[in-house]
Amino acid sequence: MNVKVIKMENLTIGQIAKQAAVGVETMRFYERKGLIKKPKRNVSGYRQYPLEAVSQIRFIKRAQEVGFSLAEIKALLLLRLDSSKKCEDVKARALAKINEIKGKVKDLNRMKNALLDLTKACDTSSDIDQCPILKAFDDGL
Amino acid sequence: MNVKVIKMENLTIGQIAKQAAVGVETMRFYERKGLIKKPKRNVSGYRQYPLEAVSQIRFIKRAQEVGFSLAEIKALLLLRLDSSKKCEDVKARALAKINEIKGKVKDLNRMKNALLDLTKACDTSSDIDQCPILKAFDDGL
DNA sequence: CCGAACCCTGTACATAGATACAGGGTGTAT
DNA sequence: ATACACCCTGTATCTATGTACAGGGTTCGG
Repeated sequence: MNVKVIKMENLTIGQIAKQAAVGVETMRFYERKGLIKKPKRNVSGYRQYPLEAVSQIRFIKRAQEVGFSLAEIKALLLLRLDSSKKCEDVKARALAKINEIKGKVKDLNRMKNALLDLTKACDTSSDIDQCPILKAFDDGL
Repeated sequence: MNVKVIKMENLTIGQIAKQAAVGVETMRFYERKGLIKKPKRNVSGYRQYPLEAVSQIRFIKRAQEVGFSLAEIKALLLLRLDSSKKCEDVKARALAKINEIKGKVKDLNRMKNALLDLTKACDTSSDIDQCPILKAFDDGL
């Protein structure tokens, strides 16, 4: 019967983890954190996942790649479950994240430019107690 | 002999911390981490610092501001104590840090651009189950 | 039927950089 | 002399994102 074929979707944590390219510990960690639903268990207590679990893990990983934290990803997943929410709500979070990233880039560029200025002043053959970089840290930038 | 008179300011940890704008716990933390030398103690065990301790803490804070970790700062401080080292050695670390920062900026910009693309595709009034951003996380970017 | 390879829970460890007690002792101003 | 701010050590806690056991039970291949 077909029913049985469909039931092949009772995948173990290891099978899901492998497909999603994460460790089994990571899966259990996400479950504890509420990022993935608690799966049903077989008679001996093993977790049984449907195939969609792979996509759910991948969702998390992809959202992480663009800079969302697990807490933010959890919020996105909850948003999705609330049918009163609009795409707008997701977009707002994406825009906020873009601004956050811009701020980080600005900070990093400020640091980079400060370092560049210091290296320009640096005469490589000087003794270390004359080093303008270390002096700058002593005296204020 | 004047040598002795020079600077025997005996400042408490709280006085140094205040001048350097850090908490006393932070000072003790830096001491444990080997970033500042263990100060002498008075009869009742209180730490006694010379005034230079303020500059030493500020050095750490300024180096942090341009992106050095405490471990890296410790290495810089050790460099300085080794008279066989040249300014070149410091410069090399600064250049390496600049490259590290460039890499981070690149990553952040990649994330930002990915998010920008997603938000462009987003029709704010759509229902959440049509959201192209969430779909992208489902399907791969 | 045995051992390997899985699975379970619960807890500890790891990174970095602090910050916060708990439970004492000290220094000082009124 | 007492209140209060400061100091001490040692340990625990925090954030974030996992990773690594320890000490079991289960399933599968041969």
